[in-house]
Amino acid sequence: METAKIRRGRKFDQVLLGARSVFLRDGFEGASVDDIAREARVSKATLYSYFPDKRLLFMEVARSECRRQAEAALHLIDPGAPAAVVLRAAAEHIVAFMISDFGQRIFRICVAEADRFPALGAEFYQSGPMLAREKLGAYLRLAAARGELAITDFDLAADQFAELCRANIHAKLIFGITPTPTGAEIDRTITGAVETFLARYGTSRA
Amino acid sequence: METAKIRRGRKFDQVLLGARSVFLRDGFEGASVDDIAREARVSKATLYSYFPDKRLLFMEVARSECRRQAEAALHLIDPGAPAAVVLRAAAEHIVAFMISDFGQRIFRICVAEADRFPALGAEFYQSGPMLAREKLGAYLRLAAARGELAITDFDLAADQFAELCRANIHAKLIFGITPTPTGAEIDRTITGAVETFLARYGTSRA
DNA sequence: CGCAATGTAAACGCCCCGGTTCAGAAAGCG
DNA sequence: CGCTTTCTGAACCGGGGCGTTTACATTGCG
Repeated sequence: METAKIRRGRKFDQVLLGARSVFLRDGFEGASVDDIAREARVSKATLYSYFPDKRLLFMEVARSECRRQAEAALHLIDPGAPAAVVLRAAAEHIVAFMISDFGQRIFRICVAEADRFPALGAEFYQSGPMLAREKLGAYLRLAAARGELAITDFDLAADQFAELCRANIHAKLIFGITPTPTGAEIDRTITGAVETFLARYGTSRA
Repeated sequence: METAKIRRGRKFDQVLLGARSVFLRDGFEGASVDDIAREARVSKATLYSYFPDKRLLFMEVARSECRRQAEAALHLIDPGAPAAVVLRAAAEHIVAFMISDFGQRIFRICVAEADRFPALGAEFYQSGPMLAREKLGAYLRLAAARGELAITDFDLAADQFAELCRANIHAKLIFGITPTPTGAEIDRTITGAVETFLARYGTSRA
């Protein structure tokens, strides 16, 4: 089921690259195929010789972006480190992605098109929030076994932490209230998330 | 600055109603003016005699929806009640809006169009998340003065609570992973949010 | 070199959409 | 009733977008 119905050719990657940048800039409806072809320095005929239509091209871009993102977030947790350290590192990673231009754009597009492209929403969720929850959940289980944390519902705990990392930042950003938050604001959010999480789930021997 | 440049007429409300339903169903780009006119049982000429263009019609719909929402959420907090009670009530309200069909649609549209319509993002944020934060923050200050809570950063605390209410629900919903969550899932999230919040900010005399 | 595969440029057909126009119907009001 | 305001329906315009085609250039490989 990988890339059925998609012919490859010399300039395949060019097309994907160009499509990536235009879709991210303009969204699915907003992007025009002519724009993509121009951006990719490729003729429209070539583009259509690879992809049968705009939707499939879009899905292919989204898929590859989700994979990229998933792989990047894979080597981040040191299972032996204390919770306060791991949580802070995780929070920094989450926030960094969240406030990045790319993170915002992909989020916007996925939210907007999730109903027209059910597969897109699923792919993004699995390679983003869900993956994060699993990785963090695995660590939480270790730390709990160690007696460092006291958790019964690991899935909920991991999700709560991820949500706490968005406090005071994400909504303002996504609705265009403020530009990129300052380092101080970020630190305030991250510190607050870690403290609140540990207040709930930490044991004395942190 | 209310409704400048907008003529009224006999069927003004019809148009607004029809526009509301079509925009909510199809988004801004997806909605066609012909569709709206048909839905509103009004000729396109009439529609254009009220609103100079599609954008202004859209903004007017969004504005009125935001106002509606803001007013609905106004009479909810009993300042004298204990934190556990007030928090649970607030959480229930937040979750109810979040999982409602209307809440999801308006969220999707605002996220998608916030960069093309800066005013829309602002309006939604102010009459939604920001209003909630202010109302909840006001209560938190009271409860803290009473000694029931121990908070230094009230804005952050209020935001954290709102975010906690989304754990395990919002992402799955917005990306189309699950349909409406069950009552049990909702309760799990709400209970978890209240408990975590109180673990961090509650004093012994809760 | 010669030949097949691959890519190009531009035009074309088709459809949909936002917005305008106009002759005429309907509604409201004295 | 008669007059004005409001509404109608359908045609129309200009523009843009998706996807196709065609006649031609380039690449690459045996």
